[in-house]
Amino acid sequence: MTDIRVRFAPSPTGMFHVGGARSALFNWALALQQGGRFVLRIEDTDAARNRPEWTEGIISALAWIGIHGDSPHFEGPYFQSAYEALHRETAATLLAGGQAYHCTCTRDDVKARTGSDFQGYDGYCRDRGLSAGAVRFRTPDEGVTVVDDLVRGKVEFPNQAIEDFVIVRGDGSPLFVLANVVDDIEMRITHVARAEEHLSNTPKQQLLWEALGKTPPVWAHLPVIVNEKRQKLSKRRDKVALESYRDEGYLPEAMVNYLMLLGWGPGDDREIMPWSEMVPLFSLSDVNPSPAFFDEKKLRAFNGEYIRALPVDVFAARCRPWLDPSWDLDTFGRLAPLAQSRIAVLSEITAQVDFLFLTEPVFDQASWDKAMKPGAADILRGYLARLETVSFDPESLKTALEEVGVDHGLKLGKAQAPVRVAVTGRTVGLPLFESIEAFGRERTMDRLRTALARLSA
RNA sequence: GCCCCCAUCGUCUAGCGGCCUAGGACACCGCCCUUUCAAGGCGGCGGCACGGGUUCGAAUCCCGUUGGGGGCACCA
Repeated sequence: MTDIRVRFAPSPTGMFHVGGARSALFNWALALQQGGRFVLRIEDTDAARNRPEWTEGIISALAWIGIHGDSPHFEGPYFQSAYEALHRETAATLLAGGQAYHCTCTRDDVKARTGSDFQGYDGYCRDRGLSAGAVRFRTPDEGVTVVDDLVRGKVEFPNQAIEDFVIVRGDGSPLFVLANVVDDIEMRITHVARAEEHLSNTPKQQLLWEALGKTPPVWAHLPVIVNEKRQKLSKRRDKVALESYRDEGYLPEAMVNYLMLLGWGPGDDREIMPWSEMVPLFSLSDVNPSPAFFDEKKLRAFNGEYIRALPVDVFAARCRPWLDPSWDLDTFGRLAPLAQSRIAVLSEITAQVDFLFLTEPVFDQASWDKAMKPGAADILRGYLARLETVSFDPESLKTALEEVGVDHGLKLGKAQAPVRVAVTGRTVGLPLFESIEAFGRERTMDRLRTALARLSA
């Protein structure tokens, strides 16, 4: 185990964001590749806001994509900082060294002096020598702070534009910036890779690291994931919960594969690639700095590929959560291989095979109207008659329908339509004759009679 | 208002000064296969935002413009 320690810190909210998942995956790949540790920290200086079910959601979502405590490379999760006393000591040290000072200004005071909501702090208390109040970090007046970022290169921030920011509240409690830096130092964090939206705050953190005499971690600010309008994915507008993709029947391996390709690629023309092959190829410095659109269509295509690549029995087993418990698994198993190439997400399996298990037929109205044209009844009657005696295998069932078609001057493509709708209720679906075989002679004949009755009604 | 980031087909990307007549994937369109629908095979459409430089040579380097995005709490 090397001493690479990458910190991942999702915000504790109700759902785990796909952007967070992508970020976690990049961190995870880095940790595994370097033989170091992935440190999961879900902490909040205000522990009361941190709801257990939320953090559990994050843990289980991470586990779904393969990031979990069973690995020796996984450390945590930490829910609460172990260094609270140190936060205060550190502030005191900074105060004593003149790198920070007390301040009693309120936001309104500052606004009254600067006349703006966005002017930052004006330094009013800098040299007042106060001994109580909030604590502000004294940022340099000139020069630049250079954030050396693996994805973006050297990013320069004029120190003049960095305000003296608060690190301890008036009541003595430390703010997140301070706590975060102190914890990172204590936990010997070496790499911090997170979303680009944090880039603007990075110089503040780096200034703190330097003021504390430490070498800042390796930074990497990943591009944000955007919607079709090129805005950062939002929980309110966009479908961003990783859990919802899981519940729809996306395979975690497909999700992982797709997410890794958002902003990074293996370099050659291969896209579909298992995680184990990606890890050794991964590099944060190869990450594309521009924002990426989360394209669900492409995710679906990937998922379809992964579904098709599954051994049939594994596919059938993976469908289980979407099948009604009352359904007969043997019957399902017979048609599963035919369904496998026809669905892109597991939840779609229901619509493929439900007709097998319905006691009363359900006809899709649009399908019915399309297939039950004049002459359909003749086909149904003709096929019904042959079903009495035909050998019940797909080949014979097909030949029988072909013959009925010939009697009425129809090719199989036309003749099968009314039969398909009568049996399955829909105009599209699994191969007909295998479906009929699995359905059984009696029930098939029943369906044809029902359709016939409905036609003459 | 201030600071920062970004810019190759519709989308994700390859490209890191000549291998580019800009490659792949998804999407879309067509054809083949075919009992419907898929899957599969073949083919097509489609892009370096703009303007200046640097260079023998620029998608690649520099500057500017335009356009997008993000951040500016005694939140995390």
